[in-house]
Amino acid sequence: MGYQEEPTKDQKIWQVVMAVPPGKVVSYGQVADMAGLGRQARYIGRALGKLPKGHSVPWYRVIRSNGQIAFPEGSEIYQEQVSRLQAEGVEVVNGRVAMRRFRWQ
DNA sequence: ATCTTGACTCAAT
DNA sequence: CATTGAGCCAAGA
Repeated sequence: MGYQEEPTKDQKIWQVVMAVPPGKVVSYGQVADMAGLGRQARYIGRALGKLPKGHSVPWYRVIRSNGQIAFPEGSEIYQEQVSRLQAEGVEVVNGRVAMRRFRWQ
C-alpha cells in the first residue's frame, strides 16, 4: 500500500477549517489559500462535502467571499448553517453574514 | 476521452 | 445591485 504520511488535500482543508474560531467565518477562497491550494476555492466545497459522518469540522463557518451563504436560501442545509452561526453569535441577515471575517494573522 | 457541474472569486460592464 | 466572462479543477455522466 502506498504511504501517505503527508495529509491529503482534503485533510489540510479540514484542518484549516478547524482552526477557525467560534463566532468567526472565512471564505472558501481564504481556506484554499491557507491550505496552500491557491485559487482552488471550488475545491473547498467539494472537500467539505466529503466530510465523514462523525466529524467535528465547523463547515458552517465557511461562506462566500461576499459574505453570502453558499446554499440555496430556504434549503435545509442552509437553515442549519444559519442557525449554527447564529448560535455562535454571528449575525446573518438575508442570507448574508454581517460580521467581519476571520483573518489568518 | 469529452462535456457538464459546481458549497468559488474577481474584474469589468 | 445584476450580469458576464474568465480562471480553476475534480467528479459525474
